[in-house]
Amino acid sequence: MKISQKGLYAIQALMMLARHHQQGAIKIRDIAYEEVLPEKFLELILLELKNARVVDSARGAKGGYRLRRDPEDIRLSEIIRLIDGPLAPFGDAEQLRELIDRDIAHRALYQVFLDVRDAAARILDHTTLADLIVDQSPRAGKGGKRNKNQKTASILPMVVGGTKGD
Amino acid sequence: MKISQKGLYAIQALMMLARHHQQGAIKIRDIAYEEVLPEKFLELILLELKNARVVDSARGAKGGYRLRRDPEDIRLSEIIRLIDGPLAPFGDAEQLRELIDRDIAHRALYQVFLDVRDAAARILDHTTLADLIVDQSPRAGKGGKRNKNQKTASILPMVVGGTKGD
DNA sequence: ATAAAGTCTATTACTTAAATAGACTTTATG
DNA sequence: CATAAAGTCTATTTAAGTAATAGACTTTAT
Repeated sequence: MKISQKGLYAIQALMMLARHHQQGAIKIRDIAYEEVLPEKFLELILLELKNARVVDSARGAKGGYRLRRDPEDIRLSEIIRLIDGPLAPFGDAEQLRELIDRDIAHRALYQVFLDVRDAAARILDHTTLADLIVDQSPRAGKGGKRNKNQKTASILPMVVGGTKGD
Repeated sequence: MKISQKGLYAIQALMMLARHHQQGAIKIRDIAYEEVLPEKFLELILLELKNARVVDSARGAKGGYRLRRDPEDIRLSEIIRLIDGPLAPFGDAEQLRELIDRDIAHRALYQVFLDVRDAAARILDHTTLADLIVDQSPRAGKGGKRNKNQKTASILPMVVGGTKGD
């Protein structure tokens, strides 16, 4: 699975909508401005998210976009699959299972690919927009208030991270 | 991280060389035949693997390719990085760490990306060519002989695998 | 009526992926 | 020492994917 610029933009746009979830319709222009995204490109992305029923739109003056579901009900895996396709590093999970069944010589390899996709799926299925957003209001961070239901971002001791470049 | 056809071909070619590791130089043609790979394309891939010092070649009659190291010393992560780049789903690990440090608004998102790359790295760093190859000799599978040092392929109960398509 | 917004279709420029082709170089060996 | 067998190198092609940009069209609040 590779996340494209477009995929990143989609996630950023949805994070912005999640932050402003109480505030009714948000204009494309405002999303583009706040997240620093190319407006015309963002337009197409939002249309795609709309067709996938992740967001809703209102046309005309006072129009704009909003999330169709609460932030805690929109998973990162869903967005990534939508924009960038399967989570597997090669093919998709179904194909891989098929190959594991039929291609004896390469079975072990495809099983590793499937393990990688399962590991990614576990993480991305369990992460929602609500887990990602931080309060960006002016006096944020001063009080002890924590984001409701937010899993404190993992911050692993980078056990494997001995690898420098990647 | 996305594994391309080329990346898959590279891994397959190296698996073939691992299977024939005792047998001296192996011709491109034989690799291509046994693994069913486009010969001319494979040629370029092997050249790349050679420049990266993963394989060695001999020119002229009786020439061919061989692994430069034992199969248990060639990790899947190394091959994939070489052919398809960083394991991270976006950018590379170093970039992600930088972004986690500097981009407060998107810190949690980039941390998730880094978690995904770490999960992939853990799996791919621990899998070597020796783990992937199966004995393909005529009477293979009849005796109780197991592949020396082979981690029995994981075969997870696909906990997350509720997801059908991918 | 008008301005503000989303919608739709097309086009562009660029890059990458996946090969294919052919001439060139090296080496074993009869 | 000629020759055939092999790897090496450079170029080209074709197709697809990526990241936009442009502009006309439609809907809606006021």
